[in-house]
Amino acid sequence: MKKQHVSHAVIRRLPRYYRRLTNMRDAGIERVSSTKLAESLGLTASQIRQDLSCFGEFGQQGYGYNVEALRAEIATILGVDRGYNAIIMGAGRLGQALMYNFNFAAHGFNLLAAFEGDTEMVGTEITGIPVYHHSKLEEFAAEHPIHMAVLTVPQPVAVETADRLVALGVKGIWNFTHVKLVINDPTVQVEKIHFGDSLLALSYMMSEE
Amino acid sequence: MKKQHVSHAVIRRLPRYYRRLTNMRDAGIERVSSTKLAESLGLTASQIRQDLSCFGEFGQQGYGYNVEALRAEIATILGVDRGYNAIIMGAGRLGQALMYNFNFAAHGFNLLAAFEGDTEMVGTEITGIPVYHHSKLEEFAAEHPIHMAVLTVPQPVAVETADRLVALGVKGIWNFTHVKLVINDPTVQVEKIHFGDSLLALSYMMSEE
DNA sequence: TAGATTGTTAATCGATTAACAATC
DNA sequence: TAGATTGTTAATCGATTAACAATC
Repeated sequence: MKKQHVSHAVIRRLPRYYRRLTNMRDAGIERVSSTKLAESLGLTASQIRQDLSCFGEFGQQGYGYNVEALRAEIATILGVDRGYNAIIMGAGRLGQALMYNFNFAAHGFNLLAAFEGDTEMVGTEITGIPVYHHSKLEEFAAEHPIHMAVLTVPQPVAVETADRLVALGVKGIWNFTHVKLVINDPTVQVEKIHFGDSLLALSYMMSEE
Repeated sequence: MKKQHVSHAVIRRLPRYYRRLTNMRDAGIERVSSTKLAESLGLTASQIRQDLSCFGEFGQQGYGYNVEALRAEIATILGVDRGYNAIIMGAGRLGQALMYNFNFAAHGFNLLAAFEGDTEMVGTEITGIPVYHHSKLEEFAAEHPIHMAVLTVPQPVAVETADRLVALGVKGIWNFTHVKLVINDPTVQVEKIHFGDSLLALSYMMSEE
């Protein structure tokens, strides 16, 4: 599907474009030029046109872009319309916080279930999502294809949990633990949220001059 | 304190250097060359030496770097040793998850208190940190200097909470809400954790080819 | 001393910006 | 048609990598 190599920098900007276009659409805006979009994102129009040209031609001279159409194109590029299934490994505080506050559906993921250790959460539902004992993972996976897993387990079991997920054929791991995962399978993508690095960058900015 | 302009890319790598050096120190490693450090981080030795040269000369020809000394230098650069005080605004699930799972002290911040709306958490302690009603914020700030605030309040009150924090002279906001904060004061730094953008980048990587 | 490794300068590479012909 | 704005090519800028004299 990719026409050429797409740089990391471009990939990190696509979600921002998508988010802004969604806002615009929801605000009833029909068309937007690269100049307008750039202004609202603090970028240059050139950069946006250059970025989009990695994937095709979505605009029209003299008009600009149709907001809804461009949004849909970027959704496809990002894979938002692929109907990926997701599970949460570890329904502790962080896992629960995501279940309550994060809109998986709005990002294209169907959250099917959560898996937990020996706590009273097992057997209940959180925001309508069933919580199973983690020993039921393989059984569950046999009946539902799992594309992505959110890793919010305690540090000590992070690696073994990731290994189980990879064995089940999961294609993406959203890693909230502070454990570095070494995955042999190159088709498995890992995206890490590293709170510590983020806070240290803030600390640096606060300390400047 | 800054010798020259330091690029965003460098700033984002510094926390990784710090983290790796901390690991090495804890493993009892005394010295490391730029080549070894680069290998363990998947970077080039040139890049590490170039990055460090933004801040000074910390190595020794023929020897490399003393792990503990370099770690201490980077700690200073990052501001980890400044003794910043922090509070958490919003002790909901996400705020609590941070209190239980994130080691503020290890990143140089003293977590003093959390502030919450009308819930049963108010008046209790979580992991030894007192939880006050959010109306007590100004009173608390009058007695304790607050350098940084973690913003984990519900979306609707994110902006007004940020405004109150800025008015109190907070120098950094760690923003976990999905609300874009527009801060007039240029001395206030905002670092955003954007779950959605992260997940969409993962989705893209899962969808490639 | 000989080997190792730094800090820095120069070369390369890649990403961003500018310019503009094409055209809606 | 005239004005606007695209997609793309060329120019610029900045970041990464390579090379090496200095020196521990």
